[in-house]
Parts: sequence; structure tokens; C-alpha cells
Amino acid sequence: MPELPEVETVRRGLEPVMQGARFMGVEQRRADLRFAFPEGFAGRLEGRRVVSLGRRAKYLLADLDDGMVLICHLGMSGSFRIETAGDGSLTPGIFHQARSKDDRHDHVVFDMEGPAGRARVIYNDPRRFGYMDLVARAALAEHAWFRGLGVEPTGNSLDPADLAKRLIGKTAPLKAALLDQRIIAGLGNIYVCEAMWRAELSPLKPAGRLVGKTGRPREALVRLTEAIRAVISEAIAAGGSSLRDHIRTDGTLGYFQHGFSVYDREGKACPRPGCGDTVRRIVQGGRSTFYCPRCQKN
DNA sequence: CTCACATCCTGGATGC
DNA sequence: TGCATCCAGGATGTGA
Repeated sequence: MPELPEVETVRRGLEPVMQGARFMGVEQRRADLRFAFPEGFAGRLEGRRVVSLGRRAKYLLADLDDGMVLICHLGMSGSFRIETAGDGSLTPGIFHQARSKDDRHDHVVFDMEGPAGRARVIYNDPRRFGYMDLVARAALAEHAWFRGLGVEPTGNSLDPADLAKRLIGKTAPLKAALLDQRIIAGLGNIYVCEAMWRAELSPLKPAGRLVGKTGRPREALVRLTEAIRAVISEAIAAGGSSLRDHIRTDGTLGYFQHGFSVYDREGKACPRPGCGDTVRRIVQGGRSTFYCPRCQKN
């Protein structure tokens, strides 16, 4: 599913029509996605105004004017699209026009009215691995989905010393540790593979070996931290990666997939100058890992 | 603690 | 063209 860069791209796409806008109508077309919607979901949103649209890990968070937060996770195949009349001057009538030709997987429809005019925001999710909830902002940190969530891999939040504390003594392979949302929150299969390649670290290496005896981060961990930060920020700048499901709210594609070094490149040449080896695919924990056996020996 | 594996779903790619 | 099979960006729960 969308990993952090894709979710951040969606957040930025929705912000212009959501921030400061009011839910004029909410249509919930089924009782559940991955989980059941909370009781009275649509009615509790209607009439509320979005104070701000944020993100934590792979979760979109819409803070409302009554102190509640709308939480959305896109699962593997969730996407939002925005429909307007094109000139931003939508009348309510436009919303009653025929649905798009393949609306089978449009599960939630938000009719918004705000500073930017009216917009219809539609949640589509073929596999229905996504989920939503509505909780008090004050209780968010203790919510089951957020309690124990690790550090954000963006900006200054990701610090080698802090990461060392989380990895110390871990015998799990590095790949598994980086996918563990309790350690770093927001990374998925793509960016974990890319970051390990950039840092020239083996996905099989026990994660705890990145930490020195005294508990200080080894040089490799500093390198990995920088690689994660770089790949995430570059991916956000590219609008995320569009493989199968990720699409921006305006219907355009992200283009970071063209910048992949190893992900989905099994059998192709390792792009590191002078390497000459071939990208290999192995399976760890049931998920594909792509890496260069020569660059990522240790 | 760690792992392998199944599970929730649909759709696209591939192979016969 | 059909049909079967495998695979997919996530997260959770089970049992070993």
C-alpha cells in the first residue's frame, strides 16, 4: 500500500479542499472496510469543520472543530480522488450526477465546502484493506493503532542514537526490523529495500549488529539513518511511487518508481557504478526483498 | 523474542 | 479466448 511518501502525497493533495472545509454530506456505502466503521460515522462528521489535515506514519489525520480526529489508513489499495466542476463553482446538483463508470470500490464520499469552494472527496479501495476511525484527539496517543508506534523517518525525528536504543540486542534481520512499525513508523517494503541498498547493508544482517557494545550507533547505522531520510524525502518530492494502486488525488501518478535502484528490479543490473552484479529477490517473512548481493554483503 | 504462515480482499500479469 | 495460478505497497494474530 501506500507507504509514508504516498500517504504524504495524498495529504498534500487533499489539503487544499479539506483544510478549513466543512463536511456538508457524508455517504458511507458499506458497513466496513477492513474493520467496521465506528458507530454513527457519517452523522458525526456532518457539519464539522476540518481544522487541519495531518499525517502520522501511514495514517491521515483530520482534526475536527469538535476535538475529534478522523483517522484514515489506505491499506494496500486505498486512494482518494477529488471531483469538482473544474471551475471550483460546484452547485449541490453536480453531486447527484451519475457516478463514474467503475464506482464499485468507492466506499466513502465526503462532500466538502470550504475556502476553496466545494469539492467531493471520494475514498476508493478495491481490496478494502484500508480502515477509518473517529476518536477524540486527546485519546489518540492511546489508540491501539498509535500506541507503541515508532519514530517518524522524516526530518530530525530519526536520530542514530535513538535508533540504536531501539535496535540494541535485536537478532531479527535488518529487513524485518525496518518494516516493524514499532521501531520506525511509515516505512514499507519499497523504501526499506531502497534504503538498505543506499546504505550498502545486507537485509539479512541481524539488526542489533548496527549497535556497538556501548550502545552507541555504529557508522553503518548513521549511514542507514541518512539513507532512510534521503529516500523518503526524495520520494515525497516525486509524489510517491505509482506501481499498481497509488494514484494522486488529482489522478496523476507519482514518479519515484523510475528512481528505484533495486525494488522490483530482479535480474537487472545493480545501478551502482562499477558494481556489475545483478539485483536478486529473496523472500523474508513472506515479503519480497530486493538487494544487490555484492554491494550489500555486510 | 523471533519466525513462518495464514488471513482480510480484488485485480493484474503470466502461463498453459 | 478462457482458465488457473501467483503476486501485490499492510497489519494482525496464531502457533512453533
